[in-house]
Amino acid sequence: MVRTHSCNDLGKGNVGEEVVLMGWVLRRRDHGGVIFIDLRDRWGLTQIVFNPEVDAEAHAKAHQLRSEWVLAVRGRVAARPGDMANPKLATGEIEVMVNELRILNSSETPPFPLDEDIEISDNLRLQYRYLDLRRPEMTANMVMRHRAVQAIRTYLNDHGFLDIETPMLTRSTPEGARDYLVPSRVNAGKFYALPQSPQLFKQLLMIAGMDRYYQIVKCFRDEDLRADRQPEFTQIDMELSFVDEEQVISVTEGMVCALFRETLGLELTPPFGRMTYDEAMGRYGTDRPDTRFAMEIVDLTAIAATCGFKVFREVADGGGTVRAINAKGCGSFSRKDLDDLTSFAVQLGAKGLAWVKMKADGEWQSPIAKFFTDEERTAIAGELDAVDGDLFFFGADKPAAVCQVLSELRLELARRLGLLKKDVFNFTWVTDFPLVEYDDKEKRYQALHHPFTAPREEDVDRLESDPGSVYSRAYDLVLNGTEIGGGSIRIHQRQMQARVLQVLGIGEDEARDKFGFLLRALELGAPPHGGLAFGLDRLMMIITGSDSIRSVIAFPKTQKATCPLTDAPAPVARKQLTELYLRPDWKE
RNA sequence: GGGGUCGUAGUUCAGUUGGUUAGAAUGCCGGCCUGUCACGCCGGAUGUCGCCGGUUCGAGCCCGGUCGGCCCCGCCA
Repeated sequence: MVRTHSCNDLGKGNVGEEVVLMGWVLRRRDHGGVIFIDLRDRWGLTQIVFNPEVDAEAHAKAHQLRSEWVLAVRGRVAARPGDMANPKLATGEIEVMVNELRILNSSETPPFPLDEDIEISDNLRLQYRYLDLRRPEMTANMVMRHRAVQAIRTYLNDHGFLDIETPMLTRSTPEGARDYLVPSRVNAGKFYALPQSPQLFKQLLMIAGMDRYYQIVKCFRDEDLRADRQPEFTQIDMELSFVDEEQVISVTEGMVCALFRETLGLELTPPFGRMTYDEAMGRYGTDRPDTRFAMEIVDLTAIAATCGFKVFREVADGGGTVRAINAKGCGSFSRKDLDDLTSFAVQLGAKGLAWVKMKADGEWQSPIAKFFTDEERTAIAGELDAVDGDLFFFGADKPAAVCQVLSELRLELARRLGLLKKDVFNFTWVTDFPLVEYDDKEKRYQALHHPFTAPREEDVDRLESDPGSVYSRAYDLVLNGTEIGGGSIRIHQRQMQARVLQVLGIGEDEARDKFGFLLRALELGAPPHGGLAFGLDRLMMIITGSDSIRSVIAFPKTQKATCPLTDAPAPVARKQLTELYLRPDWKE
């Protein structure tokens, strides 16, 4: 038997045709006489009917069919009689009257139902991922991901990009995330690292004159997992020669538009909004602002500096900052709501969470109301644009701490108020990042983006004297509060790269040792270049409206970075270790 | 490394103040059923209450530890 149609193909126009379908038994409805089976494949569902008057042999055989058995059926397409059409199915107007049944495989009872919309534990789903992926929602996610990748490839191919592969076995470089290491059998005691990203190779491809490169490529970072983070993940990696920020942004916007057109059928309207890093931190307390809702952060340090509330005044006097957000209309929050939000803030490192319920006539209901004069209250309410029924929260600490608490609080409030709409897609470019930031623990400057990001030309003079004041030519694309892509114009001159590495505490000798190949390449005619990388998994998570990156990855890892299906990672034979010159010093 | 939360039938869950024989739905098995589409009706079987230890006359329930899933902080240039 040769399959003629998928389980989503047939409609009224096919009535009378003899067809062959293949697929899995989703449900059976055995009436003793007539038997109905919902046959499922990747594309959809078709009802197939076994009627003893049509074919007694097929009908007799069909009694034994069970969930997930694999079938081939030949039959005639029939319009469903009377008002029996099922409007919930694409193929609901027809059914296939089977005259030949072949059982291609039987199946044990599946460990979890595939036809119900119930939550199954992740462990079980991942252990039987091949069953989980048969569920239509999961299949749809895989299809959507495929379409996204195709749209991206088509767009980039049409814009002069070359898809070039880069090594998976490469060398470990300092900075950045923890590497996954691969021991070398041929070179005793030496290790490859799996790439955290193809960053240096794509720069070398620009130096090689490839001009425009892209790759949809796995990257590896050995760090702890989150709902939106896996140790192996996929980047849409791209790099362009002879461009500045505007050209990278413009090409990228075109790609994102093509992507949303081909996946969700949405027409986005470039250019996307832009915001500097400083503005994002000031208004939203984070470099990845969710602009689907307002509730912006307001700086009240000036008022706090002279107020009667000792906690605020001391923070303001000590170089800290006092800021607040106004949760519009949340004056009805209960004591428990406020307690929950306070412990939420404390978990993030806040010492407490001052709140004020705004009443009629400018009255404050608040534990700290007594510390403020009428004038101060009026001034604060004015800054917060507060009216009767509003609720505001204060953060008083060092700027970074206040930003973290208020930005997370802002998101938590939005969650509670249902402001995080999944069918709204707000893009924002965040630009003008600082080049470096000082790490108090390590007592040195660290690159905010990565060490190959070009400093802004007008700031270069201060590179050595005041590194913290230098801005970079980096840009991030933020979608609904998630950083989905980031990149920069790179350093393409040997001297400048050495200077930046120096600022990062990497001297000439160490630089030559670790990045010598790049520095050498920069001496041999490196063109100006820049690019960016997208997190494909996170992008798909947003496009599909998923709560976890695992929903858009066929075979993801658990939070402990294991795979319940293959049971990886697993021990290996001692011989394998000795071949690799590895000597375990743990007890077996 | 730390915090939170969950773990009971194949699955999703309930299980009172610690009390005698641990339930429901669904699934599964058997029977009946020729127009269902989450088919229906009748009957039946199904438990290492994650694991180890402790308290107690008695533990699914209380305590300690441990393993695992998920969420978060740290970490993720």
